[in-house]
Amino acid sequence: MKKLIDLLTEEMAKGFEQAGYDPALGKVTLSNRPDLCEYQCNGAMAAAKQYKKAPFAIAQEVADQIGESRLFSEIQVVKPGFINLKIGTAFLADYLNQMSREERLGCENIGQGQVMVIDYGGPNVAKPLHVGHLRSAIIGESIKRICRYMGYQVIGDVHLGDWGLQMGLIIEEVRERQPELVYFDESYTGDYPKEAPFTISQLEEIYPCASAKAKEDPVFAGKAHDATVKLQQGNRGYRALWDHILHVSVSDLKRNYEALDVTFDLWKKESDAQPYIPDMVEAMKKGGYAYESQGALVVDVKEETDTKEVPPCIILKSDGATLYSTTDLATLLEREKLFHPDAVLYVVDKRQEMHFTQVFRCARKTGIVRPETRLLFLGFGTMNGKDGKPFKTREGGVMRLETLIQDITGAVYRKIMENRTVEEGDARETAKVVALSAIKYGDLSNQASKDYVFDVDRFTSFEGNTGPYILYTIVRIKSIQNRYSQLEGRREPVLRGCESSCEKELQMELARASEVLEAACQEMAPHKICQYIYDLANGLNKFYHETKIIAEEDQEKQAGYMGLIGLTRTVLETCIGLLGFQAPDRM
RNA sequence: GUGCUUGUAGCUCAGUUGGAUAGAGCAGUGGCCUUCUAAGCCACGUGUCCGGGGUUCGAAUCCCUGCAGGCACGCCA
Repeated sequence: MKKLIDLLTEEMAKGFEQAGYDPALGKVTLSNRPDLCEYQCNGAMAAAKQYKKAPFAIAQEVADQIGESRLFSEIQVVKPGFINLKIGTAFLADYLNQMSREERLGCENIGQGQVMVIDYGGPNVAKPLHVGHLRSAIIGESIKRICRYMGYQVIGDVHLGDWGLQMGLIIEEVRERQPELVYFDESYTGDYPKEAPFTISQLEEIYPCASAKAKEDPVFAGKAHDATVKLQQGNRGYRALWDHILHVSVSDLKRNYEALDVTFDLWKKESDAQPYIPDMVEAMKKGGYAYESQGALVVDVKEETDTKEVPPCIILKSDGATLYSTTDLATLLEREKLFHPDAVLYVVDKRQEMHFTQVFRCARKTGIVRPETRLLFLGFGTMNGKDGKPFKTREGGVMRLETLIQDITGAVYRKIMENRTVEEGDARETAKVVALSAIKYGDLSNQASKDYVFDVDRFTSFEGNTGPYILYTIVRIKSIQNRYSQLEGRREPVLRGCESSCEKELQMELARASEVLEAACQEMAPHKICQYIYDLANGLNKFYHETKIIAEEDQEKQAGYMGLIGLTRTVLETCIGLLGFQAPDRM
């Protein structure tokens, strides 16, 4: 289904063409002067230069050519050469009715037949999720849902960090605490216990402890390094211990992500890519891409158009060990083999941009990915506190994600209880849903690439442009629909031509849905959806306030209203679904 | 030092890809609940769009330049 703005543009383009001008001049945009018109076309002013003619005259000719049109209720030519347009009410209603019957609210199937891998989340094993992980999870989840909605076959991969020095540190620390464990007995050949020798909370305490110790004590650091190497070489006992660490961690991570309503299709980890490394390195050497420089094995990734120095991509350190870039390349290799993706998207802190340009270029140069595979990087900014510095707890420590969610959920719960008489059990559930909307909307309404301020007070106050405001709007609609369903002699809701101005505004807002969603997908910009549903919610609330729906006596009119708010609900719910949260029935 | 990026109302942020008088929210003031949820609606005020040049009918938006902040710049992830 064509976008409304395109239909209007085509109509204007026809006018330009018939008047003897370039049809490309017919581009229609939403009016920036709602007091004057609803849509506008500024092509006549661009044409003035091209055709050396007064813009006003051109605009007049075009308007005359179009004359009476079903699409427009009014075409007005103004001062320098603006063509001001008002949309026909019947046409608008027809468009919306068709849209409500369409799949995807009339969006094009822009991802059809394409496979996309999205790499987001990126937690590390044995470390609790903290606020730094929040953005990747929230933004990645939203992009995943948006792309999937648009027809892409999307594979979301959490890409766990499970292979670095951190593992050696933990193993060594466990040894110091419980040296008697069988995992450290080199001569042991039997099966290892099924139960892990630690809980998740112990694990979370072990890592920072070991990390601090390694900084102070070079002997311990050396042992941890050795343990890492042994693990990577396949030492049985270490491998078994590592399995425990992994399992304990992953089940905890799953619980946390579930609370965020973030789900991954794949729980791949760095270690999964390791088997691909030897052959990959060999191929790079053979292909003449990799060479030795300052003791390390590197691949040049400079390009002539570079305005800055792009250092070579390091494949092996001078001690022969692999590193982050090696694993990332091997992961791409694995993805290519398993999924043959058309696009691979990384939702990662923007500070890693240089790393990924190196990896992308190296992957392309060495043929790890096909030339047509799109490698995309969506870098997000830092989540700051009110002071503009990276978000911390009051004590200055790292804020755990769980704590943050709990705090906000608690604040929401209190708000629900003080406001309305909702049963306590329901209030608990509702609080979770509303709090999630506050957190996610608060994040996603900012441009991903920019740093943003996470202000707990603001996010829990729920006034104005917030997730809860959107939910509240949906709840209002649900409430009316409930009432309507109990009315006698009600009719099938069908949206009708608008009569009041606030009704028309709401309808025009609805008609933008596909345009906004497609743009959000193509630009990977969830904040555009936020902005849109905020406008849409405003439109609905205005309409709500001025129109008494249940009390309306004209039943046909009433059914028209029901059709209108029903479609509004569909659009709002679709959009918040794409952002990654849902609306409760009451709040 | 080099490169990237950001700079818009007191605060937090949009700005339809060059259009008319730059917009929202919060904060402030004043109205609106016997009628579909007041987490709402309505009204009022706020700007050297960081500074300076340029491009053109027209610039917050494009180009140059200066200032300020953030970030990245070979064996961490």
